[in-house]
Amino acid sequence: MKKATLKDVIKLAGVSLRTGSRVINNDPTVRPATREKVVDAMAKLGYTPDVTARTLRGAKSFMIGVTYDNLNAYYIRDLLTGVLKVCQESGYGLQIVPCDSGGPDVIQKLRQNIQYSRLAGLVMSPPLSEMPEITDALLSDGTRLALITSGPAEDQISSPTVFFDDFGGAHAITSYVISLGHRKIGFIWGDKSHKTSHGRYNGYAAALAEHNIALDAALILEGQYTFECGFEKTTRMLQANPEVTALFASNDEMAAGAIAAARNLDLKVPDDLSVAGFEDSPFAKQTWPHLTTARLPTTEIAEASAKMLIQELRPNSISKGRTFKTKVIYSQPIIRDSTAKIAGSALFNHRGRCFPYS
Amino acid sequence: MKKATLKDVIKLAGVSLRTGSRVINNDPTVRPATREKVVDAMAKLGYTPDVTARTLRGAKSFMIGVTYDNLNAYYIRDLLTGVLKVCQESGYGLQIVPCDSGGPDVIQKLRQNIQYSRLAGLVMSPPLSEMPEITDALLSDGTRLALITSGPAEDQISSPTVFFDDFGGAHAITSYVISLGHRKIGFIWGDKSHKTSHGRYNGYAAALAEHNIALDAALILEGQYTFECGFEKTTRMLQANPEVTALFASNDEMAAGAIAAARNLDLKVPDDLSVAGFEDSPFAKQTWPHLTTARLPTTEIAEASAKMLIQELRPNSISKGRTFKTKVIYSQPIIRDSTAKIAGSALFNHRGRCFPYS
DNA sequence: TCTCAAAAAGATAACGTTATCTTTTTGCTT
DNA sequence: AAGCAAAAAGATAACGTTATCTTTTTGAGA
Repeated sequence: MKKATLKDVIKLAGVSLRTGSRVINNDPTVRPATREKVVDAMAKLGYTPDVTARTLRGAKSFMIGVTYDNLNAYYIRDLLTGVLKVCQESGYGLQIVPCDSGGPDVIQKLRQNIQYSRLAGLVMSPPLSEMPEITDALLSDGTRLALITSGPAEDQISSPTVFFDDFGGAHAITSYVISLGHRKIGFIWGDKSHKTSHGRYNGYAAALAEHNIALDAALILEGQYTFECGFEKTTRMLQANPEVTALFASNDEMAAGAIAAARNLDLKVPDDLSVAGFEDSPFAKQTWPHLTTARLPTTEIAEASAKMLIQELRPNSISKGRTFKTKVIYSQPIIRDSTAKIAGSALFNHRGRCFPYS
Repeated sequence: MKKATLKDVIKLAGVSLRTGSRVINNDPTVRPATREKVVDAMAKLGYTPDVTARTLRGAKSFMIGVTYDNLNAYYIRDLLTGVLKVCQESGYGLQIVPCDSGGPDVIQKLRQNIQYSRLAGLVMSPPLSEMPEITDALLSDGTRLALITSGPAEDQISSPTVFFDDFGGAHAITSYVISLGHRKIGFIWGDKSHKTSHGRYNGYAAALAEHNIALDAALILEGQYTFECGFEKTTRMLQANPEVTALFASNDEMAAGAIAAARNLDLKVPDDLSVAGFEDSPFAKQTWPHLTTARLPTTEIAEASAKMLIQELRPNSISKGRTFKTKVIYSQPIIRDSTAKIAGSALFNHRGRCFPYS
């Protein structure tokens, strides 16, 4: 049986095409009695409006896109889960817009994809959301965006934005580690080209400063957000700086690598070395002991941004020079067993094995 | 500047609308000289055909969907990567079709999503691809599918299919472990409701049978494809069956859990216990030692299936009662350090600590 | 009951392509 | 050079909606 169209519906309901359209679009000028006739006919025929036709003729579109340029599988999964949930609730389709943020003509390709599929808007995650040359180009085409980016919240924003609190989370975790008695606390950077990494570093540095602990360049290594990097940098740091008693890795994956490295050097976590991560990704529960970390609720962040985007898409929200919605998602510290009170004094630390090893 | 349409192009090229359309669709009846005029005009105006209009009027659609109902983040990532690559190459858009295979009206929802966005076809991964009630329903609507499913290849298939070789991989890995001298080899099932899990179990069982090793029900535990499950089941198995010297977990995530469990019980991997996984996912390199496993190239599988789908979409490929393309992707064993020759005899195994521990 | 503005509903064109059908052009044969 | 089939190109309607503009209906006030 062929799919029912609006024409079939109006014939059955005995109204005009335009009125049928009004019902679809919840136009308040339709009288309840008329609306009911149409709705009944729709139900009887199993009618669903055709998005393609609506998009072609109308000013609106019913599909949004999501871009990511991030290899973190858990991040991608949670991002998609959150955005997808909102799309389902609000009747939008979700298209994946591939993007290589370092590629030669990112902007051109994004533009093409957006125009090609008539995407109404785009949810953009870091690092793309942090590249003004890209966001500005898309905005000037009239594409609506919702950005996900590392805080702190800024005043000058071009689009509705969800900020997540790298600084606060890193500060809380570092403070906690300090409270356990640690003073020699190593830090491993995530990718320095991501804004996120700087927030995390700044939180670490601020917490140290508040406790009058000097930054020690030897304990701060640059890196990437990968397990392998966490393993490698931790190995290097522990070999060069045996006085380190705690380590803050910029994400859980690196922290998992750090734990593996510590074990490889015959150090016990947390007895000999406390390790903390960031994100509370599944990695945090796949290490032994489980990771102390700061939770970054990716799905929730994704949901919030998708909601903002769809809100932004409502016809009456078009206006120049206005301010945009923002939301800050805070990062909650989660204490697990990869961190512990420092063993013995700074002089008799784990390398001395004074206690409880004899 | 407003987007150029085909009308603008034909005006500039001095041809009819129909001819412009022919050029877009690579119609061979257009003379080279004419085609060139049109192509030049298109280039000059920066023209891109409007998919929405093409879809509305034409029989074709330019968007495919991908469904998954799988929580494995690496799997999702690799699946999307593969499908996305093919989509980019062939000018198709990619939409994510959410699906909860256990939900109340999966079929209804899938149908709705497909019709809603006029998807030309769908790449379906397990477990959805293995549910005939779902695939048949979609096929009877005229939706084209490409299936990804666990082998062995079958004759009676309803759609182009990529089979991956669970049996072969599991057989190879188990045989390898046997070749190392192990006889008491534990097995932890993945989700029994997935066809995949049975292939892996059958490979394990077949290899044991070939070496005249009897199946021991005590060494075979049911489970789920998760780290936590791998940890838990391994703990249980090792406590109840100290004679086990090797363990084959149904995927790498479980194997990683198994290694954690072994370490937790003060067993060294691979000296006291050999552990093998399946998939060669990133988990395999995030354990210490790295996992011996069987590689399942998800991205490659996804690419192959997306290619099949798009091939299937070509107008001339419509015909009833025909046979479909299939492809088998074999699983390649990868030997790393989580497996080793059995230490000592079966009597003096690790629990006796006869060697090299005294 | 009549008037008239506001509310409700209708008629029709339009979105940017492709499908169908028709006409013109091409180039081969005689 | 005429005839003719095949190839190439054109004219026009159609896809299923929404936008614009117009007409009809409603009901409050005089």
